[in-house]
Amino acid sequence: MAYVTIRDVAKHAGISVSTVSRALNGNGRISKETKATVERAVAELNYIPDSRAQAMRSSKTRTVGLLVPDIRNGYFAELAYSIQDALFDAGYCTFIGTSSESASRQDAFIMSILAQHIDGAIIVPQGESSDALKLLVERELPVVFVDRRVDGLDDVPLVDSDPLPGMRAALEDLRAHGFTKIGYVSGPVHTSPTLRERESVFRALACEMVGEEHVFVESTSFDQASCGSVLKRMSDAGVRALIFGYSQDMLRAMSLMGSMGLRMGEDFSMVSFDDLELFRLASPQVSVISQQVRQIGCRGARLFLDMVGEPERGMRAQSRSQRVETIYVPRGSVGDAR
Amino acid sequence: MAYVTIRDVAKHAGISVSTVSRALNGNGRISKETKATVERAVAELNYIPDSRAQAMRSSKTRTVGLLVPDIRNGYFAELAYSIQDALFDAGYCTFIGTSSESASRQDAFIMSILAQHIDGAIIVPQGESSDALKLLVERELPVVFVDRRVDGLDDVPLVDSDPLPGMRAALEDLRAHGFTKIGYVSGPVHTSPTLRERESVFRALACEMVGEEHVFVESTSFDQASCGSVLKRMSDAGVRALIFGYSQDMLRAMSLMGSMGLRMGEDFSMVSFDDLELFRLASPQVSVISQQVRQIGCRGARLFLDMVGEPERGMRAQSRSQRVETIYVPRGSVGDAR
DNA sequence: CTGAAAGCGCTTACAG
DNA sequence: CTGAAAGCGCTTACAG
Repeated sequence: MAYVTIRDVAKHAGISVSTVSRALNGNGRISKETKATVERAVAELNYIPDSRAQAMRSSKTRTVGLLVPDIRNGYFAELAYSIQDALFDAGYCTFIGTSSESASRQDAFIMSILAQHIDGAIIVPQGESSDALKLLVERELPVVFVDRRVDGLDDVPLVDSDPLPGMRAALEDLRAHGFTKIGYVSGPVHTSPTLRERESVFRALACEMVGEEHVFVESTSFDQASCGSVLKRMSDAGVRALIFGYSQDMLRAMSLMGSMGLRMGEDFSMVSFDDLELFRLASPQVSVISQQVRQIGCRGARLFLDMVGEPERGMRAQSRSQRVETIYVPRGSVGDAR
Repeated sequence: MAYVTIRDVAKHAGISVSTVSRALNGNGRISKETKATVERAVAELNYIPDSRAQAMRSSKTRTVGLLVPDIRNGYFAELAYSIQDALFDAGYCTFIGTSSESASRQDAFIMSILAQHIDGAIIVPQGESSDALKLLVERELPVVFVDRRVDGLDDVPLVDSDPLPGMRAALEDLRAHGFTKIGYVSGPVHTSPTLRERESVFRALACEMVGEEHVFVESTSFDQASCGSVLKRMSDAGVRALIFGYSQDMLRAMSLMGSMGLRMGEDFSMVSFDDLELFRLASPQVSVISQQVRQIGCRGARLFLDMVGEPERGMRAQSRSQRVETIYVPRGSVGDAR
């Protein structure tokens, strides 16, 4: 007898199932004594209503799917945490899934939460669109994208961050430290509109500030192997100040520099996107363009809850979408140009 | 029409609901043509069976609750990832919740997954036992504890790690580098049997190896404020080699040392439990006693699946429980004693 | 104020 | 081989 049902409670209390239900939900009037009897029975049996059965009538499961690319990535962990936390406080249970940055994995997760009859979903999409993602969006379920956009699915409300304010402040800081040549490592841009936007924001601002001939961009994926050669090319071009659009690349660069005996803030001045814990613990601490991930998570959750509350308010996706400003946090990884 | 039902499919195909069900589940015999018709209708309508309704009959939801103390902690993120991954491959959807190291939060999560009629749960318990935890365990649902034990709930099968092998290797390494006095920072032991066990394993081995008078243990919680004083007391006692039983403390210590200009492997030789990504990216890299977290996660998931498969095999919890060996990974944070 | 009945979406004996 | 009926655990009009 793993689960106690409402019938068990009714039997135990010696009254009908419908009366128990009403006593529990406060619908219609019931006598005080009956109510007390029911409550006693519930407590004695440790009855917990089956929310699936409840859902079957109300067509609300109070369940939401949350898909993130990789929970092991500190940034997504933080994002998932803040979203899940906000939803839990609003009475929602969250199915968390990981796409492992693969479309098939993402699709499998979406299909399985759809089968669970989620009330809606919050998705940090991996790269491209996919069959299940389209399916999900075409249903009339509330869906919110967080952190990343998907080309071709522009009707989905989106909460992400605006790279501009942080980027501008970072560039100004580098210039204030005397750097006139600036390099940018943009990560795997082909998989991500977000990374593409950062790169183009960088280009525009940097060209304006130091002139096009002093701006260097490496748009290739910065894997462990090519890491050294990117640093070398930058160095050969006389670039000593770098901004990383993709924090995973920054981590690889730090690790490589450590093993080569190079120091941040001396050999290279460096700024990275994403305020990872790691960056605060590094020595020197890493200057970052912070996405204010908790804010993004909270706003994403709030937007979702709004949509669940009033699904057909007729607002256009664009007007629901929100951008959270990036902010620049200067720390020790930027030193003076020599 | 957010969700398509089996009735919609039946209507679309012009046959009865029961036949559709049978065609889909392959029970009983159905004609090839009927089957084809059904499959076409399913595809055209993008029908996905409501797993809650299915569950209502089978009393299996293929849903499991996974509770971790804090998903933002890299160790638990990795653990959650490997568990969730293994369960997903076995066809289970996972509700992930965070106890935020608080009993009330843990209880709220347990109650809500119980309402979802999970088939069972995998729990990384925060500290002490609690009402909901007991309730969960008393039900006949399969429950597995991972990584941490709970005093008083000894009948729950447990997958955790055995600190001894890694601890011994770490101590031998420190001795090989010429250290004769060894310090140990044990973290918030009062909240965790795991931390207590590590401490006592350390004491036993260290006393044996260097003699009781050269063994120093700080069992107090190592918060940011007291961090400096612990390092100072160790230093005053002439201790230059430290083992951290609780990786969060190690992080704090690293951060503090960074700001004081002290170097790992020179001013202090240090070893920490848990093989965090951060420790591999630090410079020098941190020697660790690794818990082999992926192994723990996989074994935990497998054990759970075994229990779901054959719930009453009558095995005692003790015989189901498993320990994964810790291993010592020497890196640059241990240098020669001067 | 309380109980019997219908129905949410499914599956599975039970007739045909 | 196919359909009508009952039932999983709940809630909510509908009678009394």
